[in-house]
Parts: sequence; C-alpha cells; structure tokens
Amino acid sequence: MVTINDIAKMASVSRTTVSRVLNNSSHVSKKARERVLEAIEKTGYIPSEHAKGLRVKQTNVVGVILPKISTETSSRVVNGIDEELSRYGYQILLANSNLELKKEIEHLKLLQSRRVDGIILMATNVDKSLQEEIKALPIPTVALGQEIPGVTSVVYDDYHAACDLTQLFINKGHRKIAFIGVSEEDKAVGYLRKKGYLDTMKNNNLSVEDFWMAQGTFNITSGYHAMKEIWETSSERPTAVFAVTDRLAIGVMEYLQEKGLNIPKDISIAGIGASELSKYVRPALTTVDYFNNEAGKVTARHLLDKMLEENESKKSKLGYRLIERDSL
Amino acid sequence: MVTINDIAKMASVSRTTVSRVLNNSSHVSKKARERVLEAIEKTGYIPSEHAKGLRVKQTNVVGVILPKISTETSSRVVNGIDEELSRYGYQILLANSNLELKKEIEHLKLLQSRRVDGIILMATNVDKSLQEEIKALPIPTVALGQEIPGVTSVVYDDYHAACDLTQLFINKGHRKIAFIGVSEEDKAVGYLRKKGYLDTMKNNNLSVEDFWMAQGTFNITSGYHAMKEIWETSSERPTAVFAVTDRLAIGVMEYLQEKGLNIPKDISIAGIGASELSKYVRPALTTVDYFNNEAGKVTARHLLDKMLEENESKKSKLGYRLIERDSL
DNA sequence: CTGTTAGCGCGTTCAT
DNA sequence: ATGAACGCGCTAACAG
Repeated sequence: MVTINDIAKMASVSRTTVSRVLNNSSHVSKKARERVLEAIEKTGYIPSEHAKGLRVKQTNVVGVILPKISTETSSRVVNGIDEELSRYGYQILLANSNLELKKEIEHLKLLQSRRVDGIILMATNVDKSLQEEIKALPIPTVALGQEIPGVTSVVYDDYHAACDLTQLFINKGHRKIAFIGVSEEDKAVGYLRKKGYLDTMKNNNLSVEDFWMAQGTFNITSGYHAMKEIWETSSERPTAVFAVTDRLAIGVMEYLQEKGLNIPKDISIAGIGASELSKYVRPALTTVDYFNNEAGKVTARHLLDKMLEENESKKSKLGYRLIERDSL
Repeated sequence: MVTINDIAKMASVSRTTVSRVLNNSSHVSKKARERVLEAIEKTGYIPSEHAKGLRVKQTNVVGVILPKISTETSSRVVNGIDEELSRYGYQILLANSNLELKKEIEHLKLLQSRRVDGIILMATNVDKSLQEEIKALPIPTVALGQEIPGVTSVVYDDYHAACDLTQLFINKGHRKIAFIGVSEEDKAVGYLRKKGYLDTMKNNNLSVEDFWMAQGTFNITSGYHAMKEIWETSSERPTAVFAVTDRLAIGVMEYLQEKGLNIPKDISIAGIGASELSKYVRPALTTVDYFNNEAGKVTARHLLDKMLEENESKKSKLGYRLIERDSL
C-alpha cells in the first residue's frame, strides 16, 4: 500500500509538504503542489486515517451499541444518527449487544480500544455496573431510550404516552382494560409504561384485576400467548387491551381474531411504536409514534455537542404522537 | 488517556514487557507480569487498536455499504453479517450509500482510508465506474445482491424466483398477468425478475400486453400508483398481478381493495421479499423468501475466506423459497 | 515556501 | 527473561 513517503519521493519533496497539500494548510508552491497531486493521482494514494488519528487523537468514528440490530426501531434510529453524523464526517461503528448486559459492557471496552470519538448507547436494562462503566468512560457517551443517572440521556416519554393511551380507552367508554407489558427491568418499556397505565386507571377510579395483566417479550408470538393467558384465566373479560409494543399488540390481535372476535367491536387494542405493520394490519392498529428517526438525530446532535465542548450531562425527553386507528 | 508507556513506568518494566503480557507471547517472569497486570487494573488501561493496527497492518474492521440503512432487507443482512463476523473478532463500519452511485464510490474510498480489512457492498446499480473502482481496490471485497463482473459476488436467484412465481399464477389458471417492476438499471430486481416473468409467459404461450406492465420504485405508494395506472388504462384487465417487491405488492392491494375488489377472488397478487408485512397484511401475501439473514452470513463467510487466503473471485447463487399464501 | 525533527501508541527483531 | 532500537503513516513545532 502506497504511503505518504512514496508520494514524497515521487514528487521529490518532504513528507511535510505532501501533508500540507493534503490538508491544504499553509502555503505550498504551485509547482510542488502539482507534482504532489500528480503523484497522488498516479498511485491512487489514499491517506491512512489510522495513522492520522494516532497523531491528532481523533478518529471521526462513533460507536453505536444496539440491543438488536434488525428491528424497525433500531434501523430507524441508526438511520437518524447516520443522517446527522455523516454531515460532520463521522462514520458509524456498529455494535450489537443482543440484549445482553455482558455484551454491552464488552462493547463499551471494544469501542474504547478503537478510540472512537463518541458512543451512542441504546440501552435496555440500566444495570448499576453498566452505569459505573459509562461514568468511568473517557469518551463522550449518550444513552438513548433509557435514562441513565449521571449520563447524558435522551428518552422517550414513556410514562405520558402510556397515560394518554390508557385515557383514550377510558374516554371511549372502556372500563375493563387489560395490560400486556414486558419485564420491569426494562425501566422504559417495562416499568414506566406500566406505571402510566396503572396511574391512569387509578386516577379514573378504575380497578385493575390481576388476571388482566400479563407479561411478554418483544415479539409477536409472545403477545399471542400473553393474550391467550388473559383470555383463559379472566373471570371477567376485558373490553380493551393495551400492549406496550406494536408487536405484542399484533400477537394479541392474532389470538383474538382466531377466537372469532371482532376488533374493535368486541374488543379494542392499542400498541406503541408506530411500526409499519401497525398501519397495514387489519384493522389498523392504534399506536403512538416515537419518531425514532428524529430521536436518532437528536441523540447524535447531543453527542456532537458533547464531543465539541465537554459540557455537563444533559437530559432530554422526546415528544410523541398518538395515532388513533381502527383497532379501537 | 493512559498508554503502554504509563503502564511500563508504573510496573517499572519496559514497554516491551508490557506488550508481552498483553499478547502473552514469550515468557515473562511471574512477578513482572503481576506488576503489569496490577497497573493495568488500577488505571483501566485499554490498548489502542489503532496504534496496534498501524503496526500489524490489520484493523479487524470490515466496512459494509448499504443502499438504505433502514429497510427490512438491509437490517436482516447486516444482522447475518454481524453474526458471522463478530465470531472472528471483526466489527462493522457502516456506510450508507442512499442509492447514490456517487456515494457508493465515495464510501469505497472512505473505507479504504480507514484501512478496513474487507468490504461488503450491497450494490444496487452495477455501473462500469463502480466496477473499475472495486477491481482496483487493494482490499478484499464482496458484493451482495448484484453480480459484479470480476468481483466475488453472492446473488439471489432473481430469475428463477420470478419464473416460479409467474408459473404459479399460470398453474392456478391465470392467463392475464400484470407485472409491476422497477428500473432495469437495477440488474437484479429490475431486469432479471422481469425477464423471469416475460420468459415464463412466453414459454406458456401467453401474451403480455403493454398496459399490464408498469414500473415503480421501492415503496408502497409507488405500488399503489402503478396499479392504478394499469387498472385505468387496461382495455382488458388482468386477473393477477406480480409485483417484484412486497412493498409494491402491498400498494397494489391497497388500491385494489379501495376499488372494492376482493383478493384473491377477483384478482390475485404476489410479491417478493418475505417482509414481515407480507405475513400480516390481509389477505396474507404470497411471496418468496430470500433468507436475507442467511445471505448476510454467507457473504461474510466469503469475505472471511478472501481475507485469509487471497483467492480468486467466486460467484454463488443463493436459494429461495416460495411462500404461498391467501393472496392467490 | 520548505525541510528537519520529534513524537502519536504499539509490536518486533536483536541483543543481552 | 528483558530491554534498546526501530518503524508503522502521519502531523506539528521549529528553523531556515
């Protein structure tokens, strides 16, 4: 691979001069510049960002840690991040944590060894050890989706979104509202959305029965089974079900339709996420849009801020939008 | 940031010794090793892959160029790539070409400047200039999705998939089959799938009318409009429509259902891609599964081969599976 | 305007 | 078993 030295020799100048035309810093004589450019042209020389980074202590790479690489949310977010970051010449180094805390920490180290200029972490569980790890990190880091104490984080407004959705059901006249959540270890999706539901029920003096509550994971079949459980064990059946995820909600619909129920006549359903599926499933699913793409952009911007001026850790909460559709 | 020199000083040994315990090469006295380890522990020192790479000429990073980062296909593929590559300690540097040839070439250079060990290119249009660019590349590269002459490429079997789908329609008794494609500049999706359709029609002595053919892009609304065009201009209306993409097909369904038609009673539909949508749309869409995740794995494996032993450019064609569902 | 010198952080002979 | 010396490719400080 051709290096700056080769170019220097070919153009019979010093490396320094080559470097100067490369970064067009200071002035280089027209003739020298031309000879250098010619040599570069001829050899197809491309400077090593690697060596440069070693010298200037900056890589123009930011690491992005995802819980799952092939989900709609992830790809939307990454898209937004890239849109913003690429404008400033940064590239993205991907890291897939596969929902494993161990891997999250591992990747944090890996990215550090690569001396990335910044890190964006889409966290799932906010473990204490992870928290410590990040705070000790000498690299600007911002978390997306989960609030991590002491760390710049941008979060969705899970609590209020859940409140609104629950209230929407109530306004439509529903009183018996089932809830399908996920593990509360997931502060955002598991805990906050559930709290929004519970609080809103309480504020409206509605009782919440145990057999209306179920827990699933992040996929469709788990929604199916959760609904089945509720349906089979409820002494009093719900007239509406709030699933914390579109995919869960779609699993719910599957089960109910299999049972011959009519949605929304017999029972209403809502999810969260504004997945593409939610729009084309029949009946179309009521959900809330988190603007993931925009969230990615905002997060990237926060990171850029942090990388430029080492300021305090900020917190920001994103907006959302209820999308009322036929499922209710 | 703490460096190998700091550790050396703290442990009162030379850098060389530190390097030795890091890569546990040759023998280091127990005491020395302990002192080094202790210093590392205390400082949280993490070696710079950067500096190391400069020395050993290997970065353990591969670049992945995508046409569009937030599509189902892309994310499945990237997932597969990551699954395979991460097992060998490689990380992924993402590059988004946004379907622009110019950016594709630009990213090729960018990745080169980062001295990635390999490149995976999900190409869309196989331009001559791109072809030259890749062949001149001093970095092992493999293309996915498009056959690029002289370059290791793994492709989907677009031609036969299209044939099978068309034949399926014919076997069901259809004679008037419409076709919605994309620009033929896209060899795989545009040209080959169309050829499969045309050839199969011909082999069955079926005529293809101009007004049964339309062209769209890669989104749902474009399918809607293409179908509208066909529907409004056809002097003789088709009883089936083959869209080269699930998203196009879903747009088709939208239009037809809006017109009050019953699918599949009045008209049958099929797409390609096995998108999640295809499964949950009503009626469920007949499509073909390209096993994108597996494709990513295979591509990664090819790249690994190429990176280890500089062998010739290979070609391989992937399998596929017809998924017959209610839309026909 | 240009070259010399001196590292950036690390691995690798080659001695000892 | 250990260290000195050198170089990977590049930029920056300093002279001239």
